[in-house]
Amino acid sequence: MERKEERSLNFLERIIEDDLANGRVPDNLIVTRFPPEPNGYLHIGHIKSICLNFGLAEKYGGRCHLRLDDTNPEKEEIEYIEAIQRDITWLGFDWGDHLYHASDYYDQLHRIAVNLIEEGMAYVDSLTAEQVKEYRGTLTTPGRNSPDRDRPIEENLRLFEEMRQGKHPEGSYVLRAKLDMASPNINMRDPALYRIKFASHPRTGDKWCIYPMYDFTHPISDAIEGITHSICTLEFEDHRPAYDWATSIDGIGHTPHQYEFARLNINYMLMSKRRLLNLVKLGIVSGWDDPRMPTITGIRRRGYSPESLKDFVARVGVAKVESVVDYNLLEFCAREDLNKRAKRVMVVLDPLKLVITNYPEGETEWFDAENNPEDPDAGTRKIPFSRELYIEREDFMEVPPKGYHRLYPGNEVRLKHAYYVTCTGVIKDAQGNVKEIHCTYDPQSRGGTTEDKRKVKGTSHWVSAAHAIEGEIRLYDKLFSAEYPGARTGNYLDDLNADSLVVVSTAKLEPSLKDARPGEYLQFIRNGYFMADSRDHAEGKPVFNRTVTLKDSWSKKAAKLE
RNA sequence: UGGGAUGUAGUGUAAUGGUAACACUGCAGAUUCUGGUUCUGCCUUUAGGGGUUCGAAUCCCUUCAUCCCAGCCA
Repeated sequence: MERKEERSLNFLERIIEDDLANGRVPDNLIVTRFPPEPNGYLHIGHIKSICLNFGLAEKYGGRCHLRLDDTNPEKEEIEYIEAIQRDITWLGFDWGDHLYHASDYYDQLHRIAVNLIEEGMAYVDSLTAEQVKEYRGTLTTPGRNSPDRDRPIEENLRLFEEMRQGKHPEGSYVLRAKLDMASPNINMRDPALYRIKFASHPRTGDKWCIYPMYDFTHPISDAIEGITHSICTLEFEDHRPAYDWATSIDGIGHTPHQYEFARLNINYMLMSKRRLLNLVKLGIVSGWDDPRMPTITGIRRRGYSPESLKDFVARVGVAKVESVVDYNLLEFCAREDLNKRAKRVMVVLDPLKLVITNYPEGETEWFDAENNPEDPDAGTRKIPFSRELYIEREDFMEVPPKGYHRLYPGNEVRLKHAYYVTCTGVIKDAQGNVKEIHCTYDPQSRGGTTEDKRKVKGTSHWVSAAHAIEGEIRLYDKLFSAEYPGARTGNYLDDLNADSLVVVSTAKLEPSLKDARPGEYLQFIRNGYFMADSRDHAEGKPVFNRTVTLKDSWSKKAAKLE
């Protein structure tokens, strides 16, 4: 008997399976949609929604539409529309022929609005924005009907047509649904359906000067596309009655249902397009694709794989409880994925010259180095070894603390893939800084092991001085140093991490790195995971971004010894 | 003295009337040609109070806490 390891269903899967089992889904075809507004770049929070919508459709053999919710021409741009598609494709999802825009439905939406007026279910209101607010009442007191609420149908029709023709200035009129001004739910107090905006739309240009509102557009767009399960975030829970109202308008003919889940929050990160846009505008980051940004494009440039991000989202799960996921989980997912796929390579970030005094001058040996101990199929590469090398400055200490098993006078360590060396001397400059260290090597340890199998506790990475190439290494860290940016002072800019980017220009890289290119996952042994920068990396001028550090249990221990 | 939602280890998420669990974090240790990986162990959980029941995280009552809503944004 086979034992199936069944992952428990999340609440959305449960709803869908129940709907399917009870014949509530037309043609048994699940149809979902991912409906971003093209007013900014997609960020990691959107990945959750993307994975949910595309993932659910995939799991139940349905389809998922990509619909750009472009009903506010003042904020939306073609640049964003294009970036959104690029990002979703990079994640590995495909909407096939089902790319839509809310603006595709402007004609239908307009017709439905006119019908509503004819049915006496919508009216043109001349109240100012200020007055509308006043008439709406408050959270605890009911609203009052607008004096225009009973405007004759003919007049409503005429005014709405004049609005469309551009005969009235912005703000002079608005089309409203006639629902219930006394509703305890503010969204039902005669919501606006159309407003006047003399703004050129990225897709429809100047065809329209009235634009439909979310509560009208979104549900009807869903209905038009035959969406069965319309999944959105918690803050739209209050809009569900409006959603249900719109989808039940005569002639709509299809009834999708809205379900809400908790959006993704991660500590030390900002997840709001508005605030991210602000970081870009203020020049705090280099752009939407700055590797410190939580945008998909930024994370990608940083060196994350789509697989690790999807895994992350899957581990986070879906529920209706608002939650804050630990940044550690993101890094864990990155490391787990990168450990399996990254090519190992040796780079010394902070070089310290090491001279092997008993090694012949002018000689070069080429060692075979495995590319990935986790993947035998990854093969090997050649690395040059010679008398003068660079090792990491922190891999040597003249006076080591307890537990330090790297290089110090008299101690023997392994140079990865090469030889054992023993420190025999320290050369200092006039100020007493260690300039260079001298070692002897054991020719018997060639390749990194000896026949006597004696233990060396430390293994250092190194680069041959004569063969090393130079490059710029960008060490990225969290953009914010506070778990909840802005919680302390009310201004998230007060919590920027001053060390979120450290540029290292002194690094010595093994020569094979001259062939590195963006998209290739790398591990700089003992330093972290890196990727060539997709913007600035060039032949002869390498630039690498640190995706994430390796787990480092030594520095923790060392800190405790203090 | 409005409406809508939600409360399970530090953080996420399971268990849907039958032994509270998985992952991450943290802490120990083993292994290791990366102080990485891998492996082992440990820590800590049903918001409070009542009730129903042989039995409650789960059902009922009640209290408390948190989040969202008063754009002509989405």
